[in-house]
Amino acid sequence: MLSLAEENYLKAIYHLSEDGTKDVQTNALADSLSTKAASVTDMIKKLSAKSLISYKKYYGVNVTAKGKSQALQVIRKHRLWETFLVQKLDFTWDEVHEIAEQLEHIQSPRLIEKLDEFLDYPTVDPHGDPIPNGKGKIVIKPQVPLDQINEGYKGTIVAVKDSDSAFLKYLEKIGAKPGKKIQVLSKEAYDESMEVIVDNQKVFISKEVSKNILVTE
Amino acid sequence: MLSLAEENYLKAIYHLSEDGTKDVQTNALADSLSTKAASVTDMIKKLSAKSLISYKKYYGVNVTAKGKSQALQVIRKHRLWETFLVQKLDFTWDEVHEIAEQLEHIQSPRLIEKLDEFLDYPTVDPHGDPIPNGKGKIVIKPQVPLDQINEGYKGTIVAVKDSDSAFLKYLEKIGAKPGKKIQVLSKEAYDESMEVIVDNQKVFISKEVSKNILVTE
DNA sequence: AATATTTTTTAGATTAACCTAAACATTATC
DNA sequence: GATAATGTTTAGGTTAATCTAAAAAATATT
Repeated sequence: MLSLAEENYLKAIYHLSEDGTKDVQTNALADSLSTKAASVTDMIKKLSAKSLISYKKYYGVNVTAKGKSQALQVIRKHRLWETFLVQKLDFTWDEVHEIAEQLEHIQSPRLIEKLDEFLDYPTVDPHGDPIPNGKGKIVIKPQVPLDQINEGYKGTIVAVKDSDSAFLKYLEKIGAKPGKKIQVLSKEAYDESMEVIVDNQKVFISKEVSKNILVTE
Repeated sequence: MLSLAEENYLKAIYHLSEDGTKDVQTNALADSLSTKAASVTDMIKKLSAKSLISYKKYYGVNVTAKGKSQALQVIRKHRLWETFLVQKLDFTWDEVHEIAEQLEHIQSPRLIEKLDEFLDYPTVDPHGDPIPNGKGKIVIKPQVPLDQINEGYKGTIVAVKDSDSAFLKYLEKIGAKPGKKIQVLSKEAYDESMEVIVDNQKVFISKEVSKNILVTE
């Protein structure tokens, strides 16, 4: 079983490597984990000895298949807990990260199964990030910006481009969260504004908004 | 902020001292925490330096007011999480302890407030043990064995004497859990058996059973 | 290509939480 | 009340995860 520090390193490596596609530098890891380069070197030797990462001196690290699978389990737990905090305990999106950073290290496979069931097997977290399944597989649904969708569409909000906090508040107000069902009733050819049903309520949204909402195909 | 080990020591001292009423020996603590007496001595010096416990060499330790309050916060979290696991995630009574041992160390006052609200402010955990409130106060409701109750009574199950697993299974079957409402419809003078409504269902229970169910006055 | 800069590693310390073995206190027994 | 038995503390050591400072390797600059 991995220690808390090992889990955090593995997760950071996985994220910084952009899902395992490129090698991660020692300094980048040190920054990301708010620690020093020397500490990173120590730990990557340890993870390398456990075959969780591949490491070539002076040339950075990356996760092995084994390490990736472990990282994805931690990410799965993190995202399930975030979903729980927002959907069941009424936290807002921005409050949940730090609490989930702690909860993701709880060791109990049964707890995660039960939590998954309780949340009705969500595929994305409150930010729209995909939740890996129990086998560590990420099912990435094709995402289409809502402004490219036509009248008559029925689907689900998958993610939002959540850079601006005013935009997030607006989405919150109209109930447009990832996971929510959405229908396009009509689309105005002139300004590409739309009438949609989201969260069981009719709303008009401008193209400005619709292009930042990503939905299923 | 206390470390995980410090929290566990404090909790163990609080429990072994029977809520702070008697001093705790070094060896008793070592046994309870599955560690060695020498390690205990190290840690109690540390906790003593932080004024969380009072310690006199060779004569054991006990919690100070400050230490007791911290211990009760951990116990509060433990019992709220156990309640969550049983009520919301459908775990059984015997499965939750170890998971709650981990969850009790999550640091986030807001999380605990929200969890408390989500569970509708329970006063007892699934075992019937009282849940300290946010200020660390334990509201101990007067508990009366059900066999001493008369016809016409309406109240709530507070706790059960849960030594025997077959007994627990029986209680599970009839829905007689701490927190559940209970009514006494009739009592047979001959064998002191009762007809009660519990969990919205009529059941007959023997004195053997009723004396092991504790209810509010 | 030589030198400067940046990045990474190594060497050696530190801290928390644990350990074993030995020394020391307290309590029980004769 | 001396001695044996039990319980506790001290002394010194270990491990995981950090750190600083110095050495070494890779990369950038002139």
